[in-house]
This record gives sequence, structure tokens and C-alpha cells, in this order.
Amino acid sequence: MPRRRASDPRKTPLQARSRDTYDAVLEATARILETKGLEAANTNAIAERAGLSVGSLYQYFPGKTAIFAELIRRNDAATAEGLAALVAATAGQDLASRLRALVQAAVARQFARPRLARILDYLEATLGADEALDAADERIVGSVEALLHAHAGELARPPTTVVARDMLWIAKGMIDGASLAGESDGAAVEPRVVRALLGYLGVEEDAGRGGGAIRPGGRRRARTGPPRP
Amino acid sequence: MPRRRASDPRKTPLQARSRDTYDAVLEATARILETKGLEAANTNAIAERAGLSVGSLYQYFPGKTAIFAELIRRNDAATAEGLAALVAATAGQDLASRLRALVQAAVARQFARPRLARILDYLEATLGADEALDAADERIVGSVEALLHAHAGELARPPTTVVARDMLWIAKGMIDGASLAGESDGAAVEPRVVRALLGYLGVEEDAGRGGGAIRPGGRRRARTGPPRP
Amino acid sequence: MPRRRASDPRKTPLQARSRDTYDAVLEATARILETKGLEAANTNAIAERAGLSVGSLYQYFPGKTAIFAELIRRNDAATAEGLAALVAATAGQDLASRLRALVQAAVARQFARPRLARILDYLEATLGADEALDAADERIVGSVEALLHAHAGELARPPTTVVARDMLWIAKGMIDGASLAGESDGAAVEPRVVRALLGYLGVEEDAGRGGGAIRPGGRRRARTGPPRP
Amino acid sequence: MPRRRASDPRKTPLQARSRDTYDAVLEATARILETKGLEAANTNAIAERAGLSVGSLYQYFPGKTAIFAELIRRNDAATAEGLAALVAATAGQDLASRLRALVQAAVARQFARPRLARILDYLEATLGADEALDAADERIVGSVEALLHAHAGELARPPTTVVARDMLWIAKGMIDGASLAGESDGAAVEPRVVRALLGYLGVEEDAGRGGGAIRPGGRRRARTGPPRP
DNA sequence: AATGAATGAGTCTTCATTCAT
DNA sequence: TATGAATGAAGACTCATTCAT
Repeated sequence: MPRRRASDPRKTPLQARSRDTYDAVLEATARILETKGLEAANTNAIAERAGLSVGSLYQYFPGKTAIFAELIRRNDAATAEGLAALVAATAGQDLASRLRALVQAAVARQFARPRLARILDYLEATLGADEALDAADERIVGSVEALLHAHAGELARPPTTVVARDMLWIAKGMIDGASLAGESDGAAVEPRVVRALLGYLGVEEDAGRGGGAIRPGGRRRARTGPPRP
Repeated sequence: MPRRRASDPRKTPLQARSRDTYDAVLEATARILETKGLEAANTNAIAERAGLSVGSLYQYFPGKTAIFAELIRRNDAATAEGLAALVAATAGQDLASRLRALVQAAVARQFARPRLARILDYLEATLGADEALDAADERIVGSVEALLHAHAGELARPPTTVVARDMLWIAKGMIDGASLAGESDGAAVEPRVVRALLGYLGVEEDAGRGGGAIRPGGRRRARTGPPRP
Repeated sequence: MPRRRASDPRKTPLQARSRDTYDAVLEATARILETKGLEAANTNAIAERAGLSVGSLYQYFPGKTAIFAELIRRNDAATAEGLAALVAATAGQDLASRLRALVQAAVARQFARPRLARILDYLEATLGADEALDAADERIVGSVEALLHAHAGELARPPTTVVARDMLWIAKGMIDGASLAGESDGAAVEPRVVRALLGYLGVEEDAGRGGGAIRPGGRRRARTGPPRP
Repeated sequence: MPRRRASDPRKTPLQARSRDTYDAVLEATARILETKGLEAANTNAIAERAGLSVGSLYQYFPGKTAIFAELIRRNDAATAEGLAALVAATAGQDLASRLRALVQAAVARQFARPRLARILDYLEATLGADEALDAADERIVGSVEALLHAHAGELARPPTTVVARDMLWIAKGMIDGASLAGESDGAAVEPRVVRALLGYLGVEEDAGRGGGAIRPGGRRRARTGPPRP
């Protein structure tokens, strides 16, 4: 990994072909991370998978780190985008329903490419700070905070940034855990997360909806188990 | 007797000096991971930091991976141990108090060496399966499950393994999040986690105790923010 | 098409420059083996001698072993080729003359780079089996067998594969021995080998030709002497 | 391998226990060479197999090379001894019978530990010169020469050192070849070698004895085949 | 004398990055 | 602009040898 600043792409890809190539590199990287892991994601492998030469790769990215950074950035941006859209789309519904929608999306995302998500998390924590990421983070927390504000009356506690952040981490923790424990049925995880969030907010769960017993997830697969908090 | 695993130490350190050296390697590795990150933790650096030669290092560990594995194993074992002890020590107390004790310990641990904890998590997910780790995991979940069983009457839902696991991940998620967001005051995180856990369990928080408003954490530092669930 | 073997070159060198580099590596290796021995033939030395960097070397060969393997393969192939050509070229001549031609070539080859030949022999026995080598071996034996068949009437015994193989080893043993004993005059060795081969076949040596006394070889140098059978 | 001169053992082992240990090291080395090959014969492995510590090993031998050297020396000495004894023991018999006896011994030796023999040959050629080895060589050649002298009248050619040496290499070559080709029946090889030697000497083979057809040896096993002379 | 822990130079191999074509 | 050969620093690991106990 180069010492170079994890920064912007070397040039803003304006032409359609350039943009395609640029995207191809990112997708190739994602695919390798997902299937072979971080160690296998070297520039040669990425270039080959993306269908170009190493030399060309360096015309789009100043270095390996920048590819990862951009991958994270996009991922975060997409999340922020999706979250904001979902909050907007569910305006007017009751809090539980809206959380359900959010959690559902989060679960879907994480269960789609769990390994990739995990590696990007690791990289994000490892790589240096980045304004763009912080901006996305703020938008994400902001969306949840906005949601809470819209339901401030129903809450046992005032809606703050900290509460919003906590909620995000509760959801993330539970979903990660379920995924790592080998649960393959996202539908089983979802209500548990919603329940946890409502519980944290001190809101009684909507009696009529999905209240049922906690369904055990899929059998724990060999790998990593419960967290060591 | 278990089959010899590739990650086992090369020779069981019986003599005091050997044990010291062995521990020194582990501590050196932990220190490098904590301060310089995973990439910096190469065998030469570890050996130097531990105050011995590479050759000697390889007399205690069959390879770099084994060092990491042992580090994780010890970490997990300590957690399992601590958790079990705490559950035992708080027998007879009310559920909220007991959870408080557990969370306090967890927070203390994570805030002590956050980066190390994060890297070990990543490594644990990356490295192959390991009986010892699975055993520790089971003990950890088991302790929480036992705790729940002791308070089954107060719970809104039956205490299952899944519930126990969810609780662990809720706590881990929140603590990680707080740590990553730059919160440096563990005491501020603790009650929030307890509240989340009790909320998830559907238990009313002990009215008299620590009910207060959610205190905002320390100023968020630039570093990685909220999760993208 | 044969399965890709681990010892195959990493990429088939199509371009002239590539082929040159590829050959340069082989020649550098041969030269080092010849002058400094097997222990000195490390990848760094080979790369340096070949005039390229280690990295480049690994673009042409997947590993050190593959270089040796290719060296052996070429050597064997060249021998097989040469032998077959010689057998064809001498068609119609009498048996003794043809053997003389063969032995002369063998002597020339072995006396040219005796140490290299010895090391390649050792490596061939050490490295794992290899189809290509076996094929070359068969061609070599086959050539001799074909030669015998053409003169079956003159032989005291039927020409079999075993006889052909024995002849090859007789020649190899004698030439090796002479070389190791410090004989530097190939011309002195040649008639002895021919005589041994004809003797083994039970054929009277052509009276008129080279019947003379056995000339003693060059003074035995310090180096390894006669075999210990 | 140390640059140190491949020389005498560090001290002449006088005491019985010392001698035993010394021998144990040599036998351990031989066993490892035979079963695991040259690469596996490192000082640690040798010491362990011999049942002593590396430190002790270095009290008996100045270095690894010295162990090999001594192994070769003993091997050669034993051969020289055996050959001389056999020549003496068969005094009075006819030439063919005596050669038969010699070849039989040689075949037995080579078929007993073929890999070891091969490796020692390689080492002998690789290691520097050594007076002791030259002396053994001379005794070996001398024995054969003496044998020839005793039958000078029957020979087509005067018995010289060169002839003796050639004979030794013919035998060695053929036996090596048979062994390498996978022939496991020494009895099948023996008469072929005798025939070759008598043929080289221009002596008619004793009509009554073993004149039969050449029996094909065992099927060629995968490994190294015929020589490339 | 024996031990075996310690040493560290040396080996093979990988991979981010550059640059001539 | 694209290519991909070339570079070489760096990293994991081995092993002959030494020396304190």
C-alpha cells in the first residue's frame, strides 16, 4: 500500500468509456474482495479482472488504496442515499413500520455481500480519515435523526444525534452477528432488530404487527461466533 | 487429546523463561497491532519488539498466523472467563444491575485497546475456523444465556441462545460505535447499552436507578463515524 | 493438450524479446551450475547473471524448480533429438561405425560441461517425475533400440529395450568416469566405449579399424576418482 | 554449508561411548539421506535422529560437511575393503566366476540403499577433494587391476589401470541404470553386467554358465529413466 | 560433556508502481 | 491512451553454528 493520500481519482472521468472502465475497476475489486478476500486483491488481479492492464488502472486511480477508498465512498454514499430515500418514502407511516423498512433494507444489503461489507468496514477503520466519508456518515445519522424528530412525541426520550447513532450501531451489530453466526434467513433477523430498536427508544411495539416469538436463525456455521464485547 | 493444530505453539513452553518469551512475543504483537496496525505486524518487527531474533520467534510459533491465532484465542478465553466470573459474582442481584456489571466490563475492555480489538475481530473472521475459538464463543453465549435463565420470570420472552447472542452483538455494536465515534468516556456509553439490552428484553428499567437523560458522548473526532447498516 | 504443469513456464514466450529473456535465464542458470554449483544457483544470482531483476525472473518462471526442470527438459530433448538424427544420418553404415558416431557425440557433450551434466542428473533424480522427461527418455532408448534392430542379424542376442538401456548406461558410466578421473582427451575415451558396447553385444570389433592398445587417459586429477560399485 | 575444510572429525573418539555416538550421527545422517533426501538432512534433524543435541553433534563433527565427508569416506573404505577381500577370497577361480562374485556384491550394495548411494555420489563430486577418498579409490582400482593381472593370459589386452577403472564404471553405470529404471530384481542385472565386463575385456563367456537370454528387468517405474549420454 | 535456546544471514517469492513502446 | 515488462524493496521462513548454563 502506498503512502500516498487515499484521495480522489486521478482524473474525473468525463467520457462514458472512461466512466465504464472506472466502474469496472471498482466492481472487479469488490468481486475479488468478496470471493477471495483482502489478500487476493492486488493490483494485477484487479486489473486482469477488470479487463485492462495495470498501466491503465493507474491512469484511473493513483494507487491501490484509492480504489478501496472509492469503493468505500460509494458504498457509504449509496447507503446514505438509500436511507434518506427510505425515510422520505415512508413519511406519514408509524415509527415501527418505518424502522421495519429501514432494517429490511439494511439486512438485505448485508446479507447480499457479507464478506465484502466486513472487509470494507475493516478498511474504512484502517485507512486514514476522509472528508467524503465523514460527510456520508453525517447524512446517514442525519436521516435517522430526522426520522426520530418526526416521531418525537412517541419517544420516551429526546431524539439526539447520539441516539440515532446508537440505533445504527445496534442494527449493524445484530445484523453482522446474525450473518457471522450463519443465519441465512434475513426475514428472521429483521423483527429482532426492530424490536431492539424500539426497545432502546422505549417505544411499545405495535401490538398487532409481527410480534411473534423470536425465531431461531439458521444453525451457526463453523466460523466466527458471537462477539466478545 | 486434540489433534495438533497448525496454529499450535511449536513447543509447549514449560520453563518459566520460555513462557516469558512466548508471552513477550504475544504482547509485542498486540502492541504493534494496536499502534501500527496489521500491515506493520511482520515477523521481523514482532521479533525486534519482543527483544529476540526472528529465528527464536520461530522456535515458539510455527508461523505468523499462529501468533495471531494465539492472541485471539487468549483474548476470547479471557473474555469468556471474565464473563462467567461476573455472572457468578453477581448472582442474586437484579437483572439490570447484573447487566450493568457486564456492560461495564465490556466497555472497559474495548476502550482500553480499541484498535487491537478491531483488528483481532477482523483476523478472527479472516483466519480459518478453530475449535478453541468456537468453544470460547459458546461459553460466552452460554454465560449470557444462563443469566437470562436466572431471570426468566422477569422477561417478556423466553431466554434462548439467539436472544443471548443478539444481546452480545447489540452491546458490541454500540460500544464499537461509540469508540469509533471518538467517545472517550466509557461511563457515558454504559447506561445506553444497558438501556438497549433491557429494551430488547422488554424489561422496564429499574425506575430509581440511573434513569436520566441520554448524555451526549465526547465530541466526534474525524475518524470513522456511524455504521452503514 | 497436456494439463498445465507446475513446472511450465509462466507464460509462453511468443515475442522474440521474451524468448531471449527466457533463454537468458536458462543459460545463466546453466552457467552458474557449471561454475559455482547447485548451492550457488539461487534466484538472485540467476537473475543478476541473466541481467534482469528477480521480479522479472518470476514473470518467466513460476519458481526456481521450474527453471531447473526446463533446463533438464531441454537437455534431454536435445539429446533425444541428436541421437535420433545421428541414427538416421548413419543409416546404411556398419554397426561399429554407427556406434562410434553416437559415442563421439556423447563424449563431446559430456566433456563440454561435465559439472553441469552431473548436476542436472542429480536434479532429475531429485525432482519429481515429469511426462516430458519420460517421453525424451523413451525416444532415447528407442533410437538405440532401432539401431540394434537394423543390425539384428549381426548380434549374438536379440535386440531388446533392456539391451538398449544397458548400452546407454555403459556409455554414460564410462564417460562420466573418464571425465571425473580427469581425462581431458575425449578421443582417448571414445574407442574404449565403443569396444565395451560391441563387447556387450557380442560383436567382433571391425578388425581394420581403431583396434590399437588402450591409451591411458590424462593424469587423474585430485577430484573424485573411480566409482565404488 | 560451512566454508570450513571438509576435514577430519574434531577429535578422535577413543572411548567406546564416544565412538557409539559418533557412529550414531553417521547412521542417522545416512538414514535421513536415504528416506528424506539431501534437503532434509540438516543438523537439527540429524542430531534429533541420532538422539543427541545439536551442541553435542558439534563436539564430534566440525560441521555438517564433515559428517557427509566421513559418511563418504566410510562408504568408500568399506567398498575398498570388501572388494579386496572378495578378490582375495576368490583367488584361484576363473575370471568369470570372480567377476560374478564382485558384481553380485556391487549389485547387492546398490540395491540395498539406492537413494543413499546416489546422494553420496553427488556429494562426493560436489565436496572438495580429499586424500582419504583418493586413497580408497586407488585401493578399489588396485583390487580390480590385481584381479586382471592374475588373469592376464586370458585377456585380449594388457591389464591397465584404465581398463580397471573402465570396468568399475561400466558396472556402476549399469547397476545405477537398472536401479533407476525400477528394476528390483538384482539377480536379473548381475549376468548382464558380467557379460558387459567380459565383453569389454574380449573374453569369451564361460559357455556352460548363465549364458541364457537377457531377461527383461522389472517394468520401468515413473522416475528417472535411461541416461542421456 | 551435554544441552538447546538464540542468532541472523540468506533464501524464495510477491506485488505496488513505473515507464518505454 | 493503453500496454505489460521490468523493478526491487520487503516479507516469511530456514538452518548452520555458537555459547551460556
